[in-house]
Amino acid sequence: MEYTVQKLASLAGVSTRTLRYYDEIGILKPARINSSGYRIYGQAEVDKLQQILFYRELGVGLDSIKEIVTAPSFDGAKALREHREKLLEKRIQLDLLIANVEKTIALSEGRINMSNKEKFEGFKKKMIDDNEIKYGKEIRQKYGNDTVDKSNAKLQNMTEEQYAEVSKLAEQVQETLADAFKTGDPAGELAQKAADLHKHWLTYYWHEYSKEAHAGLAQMYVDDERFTAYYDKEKPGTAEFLRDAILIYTGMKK
Amino acid sequence: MEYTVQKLASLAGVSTRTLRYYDEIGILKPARINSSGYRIYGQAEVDKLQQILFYRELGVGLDSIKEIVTAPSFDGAKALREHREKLLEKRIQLDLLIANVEKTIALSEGRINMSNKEKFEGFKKKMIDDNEIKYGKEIRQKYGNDTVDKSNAKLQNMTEEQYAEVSKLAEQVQETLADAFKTGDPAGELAQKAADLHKHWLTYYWHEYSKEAHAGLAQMYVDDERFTAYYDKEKPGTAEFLRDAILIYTGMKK
DNA sequence: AATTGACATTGACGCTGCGTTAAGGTGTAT
DNA sequence: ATACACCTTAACGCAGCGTCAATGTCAATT
Repeated sequence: MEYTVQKLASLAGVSTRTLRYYDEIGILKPARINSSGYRIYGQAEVDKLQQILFYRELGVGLDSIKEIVTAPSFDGAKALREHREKLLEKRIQLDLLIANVEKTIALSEGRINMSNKEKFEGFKKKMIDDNEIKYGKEIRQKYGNDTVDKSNAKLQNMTEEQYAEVSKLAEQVQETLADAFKTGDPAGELAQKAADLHKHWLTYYWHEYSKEAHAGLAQMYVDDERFTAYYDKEKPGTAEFLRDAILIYTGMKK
Repeated sequence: MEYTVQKLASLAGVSTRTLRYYDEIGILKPARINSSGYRIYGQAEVDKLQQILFYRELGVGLDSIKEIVTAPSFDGAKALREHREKLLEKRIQLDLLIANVEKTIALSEGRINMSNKEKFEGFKKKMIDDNEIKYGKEIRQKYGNDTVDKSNAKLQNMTEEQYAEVSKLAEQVQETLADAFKTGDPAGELAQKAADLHKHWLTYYWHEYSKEAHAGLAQMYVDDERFTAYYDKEKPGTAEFLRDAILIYTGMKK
């Protein structure tokens, strides 16, 4: 049996364009070209195409497929195992994504009367929270995976009410910090109150509190531009001020 | 606070190229352009970028994000719900993929001494099996979901030994069918034996056998090019012959 | 013999979300 | 004056084809 492009295409359930493309990239060349320049495929090409489509359905890239089908000695099983690893990782990512989307949906449904502005404020806050979590990744080296894992678990389980509380706390930190900044004294009463509020805010994310970690985070606020910009957006120098207040609060600096 | 591209980029953790691209597609335009043509962003743009990145992390496409962030009245929650549906479907697909890959790995590991040719023969057979399953999808309308679901479950649980058996059975069907075709008599002994073997082969895929379904599948072999081509590849007319034999075997035609 | 309609061919652009040169202007410190 | 960091636009490249466009071929009908 011999097939023209369209015959083979309809047989295999692909488009003729796909066959031309496979010819182009050298993954499946026709058995011969007839006098009019038509591509003519034979049984061997049908079989090969079936292999190709098989791997394609598994999500293997065409370049990898090429290696598999053009070199019969190639270790297909090994390629598949590697491919499986990729798929599993992809699934974990996907699950995280879904969880985040659902959390967001739940949040937005719970406060149906929120203005758009408030909504976006919420999102913005969440971004900052995410940054805190990212920081968590960097703290893993210092304080171990356990701390961070528990932090994330805690965040996952946060209810809507708790979310409102933590948002409020964050605002209080900002306000108190702004007032304290005016005094210019990181050891002063207001600054220490800000540091204390910041600690309470932190406990929403961290499973257990330690002075060292708190002080480390404070230093991070100064070292990492992303945080510096966030705290400095009203008054430059605020991040540094907060760090000093926290260092004093935690007794790392007197 | 005002930001140039790089300031904003490092603040938000994206590349300057990304910012220029967002400007280009109109998703995030700078607050103003200075006398030298530099892009200058303000606080409002920082906030907007944070929204954009938030949605981006959720895997939402930039065009959808554009609708969300440029039209503040847009129903973001609805968009998210739709997005969630897509993600869930994606996950189902991914799970199917993983299952298939693992099945294939198990198969190839079980028969380490298989030549490559045999291996690929196995894959080819599997393709046909897949087609049977696809056909199953079409049969759902006729015989209900239950039949097909059980069929798939059965296939999932097929052991390596069973796989070998079913492969052997498929070969026997082919051989007997080829011999029977020579006699030209679909009611003859050989043709009826082929139909019987075909029935046994089928029971590996279908949870319960019915004459009607068997006859329906036989008709499908003639109606669907993919199957026709498979059975006709040696001798054209074989698919039709098999259908007739099965119709007689099942008593749907005398 | 000419027309029609279904098939075939080779280009070549488009899609997503940027990464990555390339070629050049600007700002600031030395 | 020179160096060096930072800015600009323009353009190609990536995967895997979909989708025209312009043109040639085959078989059947007029």
